[in-house]
Amino acid sequence: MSSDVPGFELPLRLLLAFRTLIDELHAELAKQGHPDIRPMHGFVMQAIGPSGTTAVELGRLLGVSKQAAGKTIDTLERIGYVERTADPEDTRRKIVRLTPYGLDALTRSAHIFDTLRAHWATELGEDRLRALESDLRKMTPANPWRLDTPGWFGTL
Amino acid sequence: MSSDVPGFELPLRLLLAFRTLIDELHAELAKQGHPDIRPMHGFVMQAIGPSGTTAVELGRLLGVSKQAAGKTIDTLERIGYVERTADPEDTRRKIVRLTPYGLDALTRSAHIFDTLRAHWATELGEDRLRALESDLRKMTPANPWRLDTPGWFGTL
DNA sequence: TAACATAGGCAACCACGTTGTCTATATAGT
DNA sequence: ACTATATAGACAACGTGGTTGCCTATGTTA
Repeated sequence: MSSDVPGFELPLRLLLAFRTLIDELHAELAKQGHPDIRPMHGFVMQAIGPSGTTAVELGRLLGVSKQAAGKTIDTLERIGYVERTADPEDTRRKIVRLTPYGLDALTRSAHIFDTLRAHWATELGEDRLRALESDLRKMTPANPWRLDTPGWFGTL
Repeated sequence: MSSDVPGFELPLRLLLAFRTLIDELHAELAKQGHPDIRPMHGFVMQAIGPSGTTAVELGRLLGVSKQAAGKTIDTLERIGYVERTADPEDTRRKIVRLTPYGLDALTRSAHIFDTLRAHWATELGEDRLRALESDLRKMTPANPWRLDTPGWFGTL
């Protein structure tokens, strides 16, 4: 404990940094034709992926109930980011797929994140940024997926 | 853009690191007699502070409506972390104060955060950790307060 | 073929946010 | 001093996203 840095600053800065990046992402997404998308939607669409999923699968992946996943899919469907299609091999299932519009949001997000990272690299230096990422990797679970992000902050 | 690191990893790791710390905090708080406290409550109680506030003031500080602040105070009051007392100088106002139990949660939180930071220091080295904190400080707004954290994830 | 498991959807509920409105009390202006 | 305005707190109605419980339809297995 030979440090004079209070421990609460670290989580605060981590959250603030995350927020900053996400806010910048969505400001830019809004400019690029995606004004209605919300942070959670990005996570969910990432989880859906280009090949699609089902509500149950999505719920498992995100760590929420299938009903919650279903509701989120409802919302994304309403604003045109995903669509439900029948599964010919199992008529119970409905495959949730990204629409071209949804896919566009995803590819733009990836590009914007790259740009934001590049901005950090010019501010901090590529080596410092790599060190930062490496340190965070060391202190967080190996597999980033199965981060049951949606609702985590709300429910707890 | 001479990096092979995809940009989306950075925000993901930041969030994951935050989550990890908060989860560890609350696991430890639960062991120390605070099983019902939730992440948001910690932020709110931190904002209330040892000297107390009012609902309006708290709402302004947290960036939410006074009604939302009032509801949160209701919850914290119900589980015994704060109490409302009359303000003798302005009978409209009700001062929200931390109870001894609430104050206990706050001091324990501070101590646990210090311990968690010390753990990071042994894993990464104090110098690397300081560099990480410094870099995050550089990339985030100067004043950590007025992070309107509660509900940010939910509403967006 | 009967029994069980699974997918999706519906209802009721909870937590937390919003806006609008109402009452009570301060405070400022004439 | 009295009226007008501003502020604090509470209440209601609503939106969103989470939960659990239950129901129906369809696969799967004994």
